[in-house]
Formats: sequence, structure tokens, C-alpha cells
Amino acid sequence: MTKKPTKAATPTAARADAKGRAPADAAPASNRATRAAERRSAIVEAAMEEFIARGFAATRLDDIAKRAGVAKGTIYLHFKDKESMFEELVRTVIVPVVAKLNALPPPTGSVRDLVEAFAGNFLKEVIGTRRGDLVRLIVAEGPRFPSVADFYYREVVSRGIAGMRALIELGIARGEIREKNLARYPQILVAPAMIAVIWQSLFARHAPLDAQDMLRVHLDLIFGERRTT
Amino acid sequence: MTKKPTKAATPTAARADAKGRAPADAAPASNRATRAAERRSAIVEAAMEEFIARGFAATRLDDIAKRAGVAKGTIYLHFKDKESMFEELVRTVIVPVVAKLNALPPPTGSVRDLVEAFAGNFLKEVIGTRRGDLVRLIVAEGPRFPSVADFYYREVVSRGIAGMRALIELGIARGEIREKNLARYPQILVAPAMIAVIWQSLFARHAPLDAQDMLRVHLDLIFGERRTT
Amino acid sequence: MTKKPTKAATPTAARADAKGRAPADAAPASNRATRAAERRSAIVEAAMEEFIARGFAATRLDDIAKRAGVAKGTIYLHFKDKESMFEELVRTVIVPVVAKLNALPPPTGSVRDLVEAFAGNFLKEVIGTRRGDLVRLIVAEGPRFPSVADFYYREVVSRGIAGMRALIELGIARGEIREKNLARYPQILVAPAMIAVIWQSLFARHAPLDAQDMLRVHLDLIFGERRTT
Amino acid sequence: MTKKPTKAATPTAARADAKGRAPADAAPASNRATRAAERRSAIVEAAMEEFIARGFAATRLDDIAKRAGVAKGTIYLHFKDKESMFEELVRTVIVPVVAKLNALPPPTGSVRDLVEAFAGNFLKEVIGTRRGDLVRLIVAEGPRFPSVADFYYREVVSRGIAGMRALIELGIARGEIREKNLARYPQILVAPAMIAVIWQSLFARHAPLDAQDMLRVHLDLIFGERRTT
DNA sequence: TATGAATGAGACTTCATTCAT
DNA sequence: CATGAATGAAGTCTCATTCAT
Repeated sequence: MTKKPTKAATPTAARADAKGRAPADAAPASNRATRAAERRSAIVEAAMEEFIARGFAATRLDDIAKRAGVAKGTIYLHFKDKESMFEELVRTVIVPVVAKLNALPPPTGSVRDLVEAFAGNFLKEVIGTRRGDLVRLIVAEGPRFPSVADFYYREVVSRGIAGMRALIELGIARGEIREKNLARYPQILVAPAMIAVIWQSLFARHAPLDAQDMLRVHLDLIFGERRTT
Repeated sequence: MTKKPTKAATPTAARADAKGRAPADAAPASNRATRAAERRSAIVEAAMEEFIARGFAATRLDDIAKRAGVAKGTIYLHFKDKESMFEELVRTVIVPVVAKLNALPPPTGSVRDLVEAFAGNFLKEVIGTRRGDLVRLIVAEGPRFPSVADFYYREVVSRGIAGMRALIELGIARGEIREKNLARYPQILVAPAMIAVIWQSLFARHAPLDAQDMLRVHLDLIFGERRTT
Repeated sequence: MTKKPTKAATPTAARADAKGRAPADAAPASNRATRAAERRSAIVEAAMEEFIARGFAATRLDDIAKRAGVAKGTIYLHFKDKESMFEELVRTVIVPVVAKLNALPPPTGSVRDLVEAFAGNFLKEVIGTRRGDLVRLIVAEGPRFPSVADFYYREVVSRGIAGMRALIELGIARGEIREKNLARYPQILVAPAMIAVIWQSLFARHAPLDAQDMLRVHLDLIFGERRTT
Repeated sequence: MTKKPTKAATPTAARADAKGRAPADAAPASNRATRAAERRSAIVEAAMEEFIARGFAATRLDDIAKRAGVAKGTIYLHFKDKESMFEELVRTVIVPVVAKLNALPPPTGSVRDLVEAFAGNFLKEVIGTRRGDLVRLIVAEGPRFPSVADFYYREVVSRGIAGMRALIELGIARGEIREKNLARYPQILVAPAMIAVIWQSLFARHAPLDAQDMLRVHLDLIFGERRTT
């Protein structure tokens, strides 16, 4: 796909650096460190595609290298071996997700609106995207990569559960949610979303699922049906 | 665990066969066809353990053979190759599940009782058991084995969804379920159960989940909280 | 050299086994165990040639396999990995040498005659032969294979030194050897022989060494010059 | 051990060079040629350590570079490739030895005294030192590096043999040595010393060898036991 | 039918060498 | 001159599959 883009694209700029002073602000500085970072992220990108498509064991480093447009040996400049590549990869991809979770706005409107906004975001950013496939990949490889499962639990699941619980308690306090025991199992709140993620990966071509509509019905179940829409 | 049971149990009979005489009295019920079937099911059993533990690509036929107590070559007398073994295996294991789904008793009591009975059964037979791991295995390998995903969808998922939908519609008709849109998404009904299955595989050691209690809360959400318990 | 000799040479005999009873004593039983042993020794033979020619690190398993007439994978049926192959190889080759040392005849004639007989044997069996090269190989790789050096010291060197010391003490007691301190350093007795081994490996083409004559002169030094020869 | 000494010591000067100005006053004695020579000898030093420790094939240029405190590419400014580095290295290290051999004082005292002095020097300078390991390295790699073996034979062995022969003949002429044939095999004179070198490398930890005492016994054998000591 | 030794393609990983900076 | 990131050939080892017994 993106074969050797950096190397081919910026030889002139690179040479310019060598000749004179640093190109103040004009060129985005395609220096060594930058190039290394670009390569690394090309590898991460390619690796994610391959791991998602084939799983850990069936993925060949050769294919990752080819897709990333680097030589096989280059991978080993960035990662110790295939296993740690997989583990670091998951971390790398998950970190921005965690950042977003942490940057959630404080609850101002109704709880239902909040949850709905959250679900909308999830629909757009996760379900049916590569990020959704990553979730499936973690489910698939988790038992063989405890460190990955641990990381995912610690950084995403436990925080997500905690956040959902807080929302649910707020909803109960405000009288938006009747079922008080729901606070004990925030998993119920997110279960349909997770199922939607998996469904799209596995059964989309047999029976496409209108995830948005399904989540709305689920919220109706929890918050009571809306009058106005 | 069950190492070399077949081999250990019938070496004499086996050798007798090789020489040409019939194993007349030794094991009257254990004729050739029966023994072949026994071997096959030993292989299936062993293969499932290994595939669940390591996934398709990382599982070695050597290990399956050892666990099943047969020689590596024997596997090829029953299966064309590793891939078809995996596909047939999933079919073989799933068939009894389908049979059970089909043998469900006609709805007599309340819908909630029926669903609860069904959930109870699911808890006992699937969550935290090897069958639950099979679900995770299918999620993991589905994209690489479309035929497996297809089979699973056709035999289990679509039937399950249809069955659930019928129950939900009955519940709506009887006034047990208020949320009429639920019939469009029976997935919502089973989502927490699926999540429980996955949770037990991945996060049980971080945060054990009381699946039974969670499912009860979920049913309360759908059917309304029970007065008497 | 000996490419696939077994496989090509004995298919008929092998098939004969399958058809009827075991071929009592006529054919030397080319059964599985025998064939395996033959293969193993072909590998050992080939490996020794290669290791001697190139040293441990520079030897390719591919070349060993080719020379032994087996597939690469076959090596791994007999040896865990390259390192243990090397270690076992040295052991395997050295054992018969040790056996010979142990089977030395009891001292009957003069000590000089005994030592001379021993030296003659050494000349014929070691110097300029592959066994001599093995000595050089051990000298070369010893520091990187402590277990090999240990084994060689324990099985060959320490026994050889002890045996030489006994002979020297006998020689002193009988008045054949004047230098009494020699018993403290049997190494002196064998040093020229060892040097001859190494010399032949390294410098034979620059300056061939008449090892036999040199050893005779050395013995003259120790036992005094012979009157009659 | 001596990590990156060069690099750490002269970064400023080095950078100054790169820009084009002469490092006028900073390091007057350390001009370009000198620094290059220093680098080269750092590489030689490091390479010898590594080659001795691991042998030619198993030594990585990376490790040599690290130990020498230079970048990997720098090695290629001084040596064509790994092989010629090894060959030149041996030459470089051996030259001073040859110089010493040539600078031997003319025989004035008794031959035994001369030989003893020589042996003493050998003990101090070679046995148990890195130079001794170099001998073992040549024994190990000689067959794969004929040019090294040739060089070593021409520069060291043949000269050493010639020198020893001259001494032996002198000893015979003066009546200090009785065994006249010894002149034909000066190897006998040095054999125990060589054995001592090898012994220390391989078996020192199993059975330490008092090389000095052994050599004295050996000389007693050749020159006859001393009255006074 | 059952066996398991043998095979060899193919995977991961290393490392000598190059070259833009 | 010096650097070290990048390369890719080549090596070790694994394992699905075959086939003589």
C-alpha cells in the first residue's frame, strides 16, 4: 500500500538539512528521529492490519514488513521480537482511546443524553472500524497474552466500568433510571455495544445489524421510552 | 489428563487384528467401526482442548495426537488436514447444542420463567465451561474460517435469535414485556450472557463476575422487577 | 559421500519383514531401530567432518544434513539443537578412544617398549587423522563449550595423565628413567605428540614433520639413547 | 570495560573538524592522523578480545565496535571486511613478538641460561595472558584462514624453530646437550611450553599447572640436572 | 488400519555490510 | 571522517504432511 513513502518522498528536504542550517519552520523537519518515528508507526499500522486479519500466530513478519514498506530486519530495530511487538502494538493503539475516555466532559445535561452521546461516539469510532476489530483481536488472543488482557482490563475495561457505574448512579439519583441494581452491573449497559462490535466482525454479511437503532432500543429499556424524538 | 486412553486400553486387541484373527471374545462390543468412532471422538475431544488453549495456528497436531493417545498419522485417517479438522470439529461439537435448542419445551408457563430457565441452563452449560471457550474460539477464528462462522451463524445464532424473538413476541403479547421494540433486537436479550462468557475467559482473575446475579438484574430490566422471589 | 545408502540399499529386505515372519538370522535385520542408528551415525560422521572443517559457529546444519544424506529436520529427531549435537558428537567420538585406553595391556616388557608401542599406536590412530583434527577442534572450541572441555579432561586427559604417570614411576623404579621429577609432569612425556597433532593440522604443507622420528628422539631424551635399533 | 574512550574524549574537537575549522589549540598533539591511528588500535584491541573470547565466526562487529567505542561503520574505514580485519589483526599483534625475537641478545652465557631466560620470558609474557589465548586462536582458526596460518608459520614458527635450533646446536657444540638428534626437532624443546599455554586455556580450573616448574624439569631432562640452584 | 520416522517448506531472527546524513 | 539506521541474505528450528512398515 504505502510503500517506502518517506524515503522516496523527502530526499531533497533531507539533503537540505545537511547543507545548511536547520530549515527553521517551513519544512516539517524530516530528520532522523522523525523518520524513525514514521517508520515505527508504519510498522505498527501494518502490524495491526495483519494481526487483525490473521491473528497473532498466523501473521508473518514478512508480510508486516512488506506492508509497512520496510525490510524485515528493520522491525527488529523497533521491537524485540514478534511477541513484544504484539504487546506494544496493542498498548500503542489503545493509549489514545484511554486519553479520550479521560477527557470526557463533566455531566451537565440529562444522563440519558450523556450515555447517548457516548454511544454515538462509540458507534462512529469503534463499531465496524479497525478499532472494533482490535477489540475482537484482544478477545481472541487475550488468553495467550495475559499481559495484553491485563493491560486492556486495567486501562480500558476497569475505567470504562467505573465511568459507567458513576453515570448509572447519577441516573438513579436523578430518577432517570428505575432499576437500582443496574449500578452493580454496568456491563449490562455496554453489553449490546460489545455484541454489536463482534457481530459486525463475524456476521455482518449474513445479517447486517443496525447498531445505532439497537442501542437506542436498549437505552429505552433502561431509561424508559422517550416521548419526543 | 486423559492421556492415551484408547491406546492403553486395547493394545492386545489391536495387535490381534493386525495378524488377521478376529478379536472374538476379548471385546465383543468393540468392533472395528466402534473403535474407529472412539478414536475419532478422542481426537475431536483432544483437538478442541488444544484449539481452545492455543488457537488454530498455534496448535500442533503432535499435541493433539498425544492428548488423544493416537499416532500423528492416525489423525489423517479421520480428517483431510488441519483446516478441515478444525471445521469439522466445530460442527461436531455444535451439533448437540443445536439439538438441545430444537428440543426446547413448548412455552407453557410465564415467558420470564422460560427465559430464566434458559439462562440458568446457559449458565450451567456454557459460562465458565469449555463450551464457553468454544464461543470465544469462534469469535477468534471466525474471520479466518468463514465456513465456520457461516455454520455457526446458520445453526446456532440465527436459530437462537429466532427463538428469542418468538419468546419476546410472546412476552409482549402477554404483557410481560413492555418494550415492544425489543423484538427487533433479540441480541439485547442475550448480550449480557455473551459478555459473561467472554468476561470469564479474559478477566475472571481481575474481577470475578457473578453471572447469575447479573442475568437476573438484566431480566428485571426487561420484565420489570419481581415482587416475590 | 554416503548419500542415502540405507534407504536405497535395503528396500527389498525391509519389505520382506513386513510380509512374513522376522528373517531369523540370515539378513542383518534392517529394521527401524537399525535404520535409525545408521542415520544417527551418518549424521555424527557428517557433523564431525563439517565441524572439523569449519568450527562450530561456521558450520551449517544444512551442510551436515546434505553430507549425511538426510533432510534438515531429521537432525532434530536425534539432537535437540546444534549445541547439544556438538557436545554429544564429541562424546560419541571419544568414547571408543577411552575404551582403548582402558584396555591397555598390563606392563610386561620394558617401560620404553610400552611407551614406544603406545606412541606408535598414537601415530597411526591419531596424528594426521580425523581423530587428530578432533583434538584440535576441542582445543579450538573448548573455551566456548566448557562441558566439552570438562568431558574431555575427565575422560581422556586425566586418565591419560594418570596412566603416563604410572608408567613413568615404573620406569624410574626400574632405573630406565633417570629424571625423577618427570613423574610430576607426565605432560612432558606427551607434549611432543600433541604438538605433532597440531603441527600436522596447521603447518604440514609448509614443513612436514616426521612425527615418528621426533617421538623417537624424545624418548631417547627420556630413556637415554638406545644402543641397538 | 574501556567503553567509548575515544568518543568521549574528543567530541568537541571532532565537531570542530566537521565544520571546517582547524582544532588549533584544543589538542595540538591529536591531529587527524594520530586520532585515526588511535581509533584503529582501539578497534584492533577490541577485536582481539572478542575474537579470542568467541572465535572468528561467533564474533559480532557490533560488539567490537561497542568495545572500541566507535560506530560500526567506522570499522569499515580501517578494514575491508571482517575477514581481512581478522587477518590484519593477527599480523598487527604478532609483529611486536617478532621484533622481540629478532632483538634477542647474542648468546653470551651458558646455553641453559639463555634458554631459561627465554622460557622465563615466555612464561611471563605468554602463558596465561591474552597473547597465549592468541596462540590458541590461531590453532583454532588456522585451517579456515590459511593466510593467517601461513603468516604465523613464516613470521613466528619458522623463526622460532630456527632460533631454537641454533641454540641447540650451540649447546651440543659446548657439550651442554648430550642428545645430538635434538637439533633436528627443536619442537621438542618448546613443546611443553606450548602445552602449558593450551592447558591454561582449557584445564586450568580442573588442574592448575605449575608451568614454571614443569619447564624447569623439562630443561633438566635436556641439559642434565643442575647441581646448584 | 495404525504408526511414527522422515521430509522440506517456511517461519523467526541475526548480523555483515552499505550509505545518507 | 564518522555515524548508525536500514537492509536482506542466510542461518536455525518447527511442524503439517507423507509413506514404508
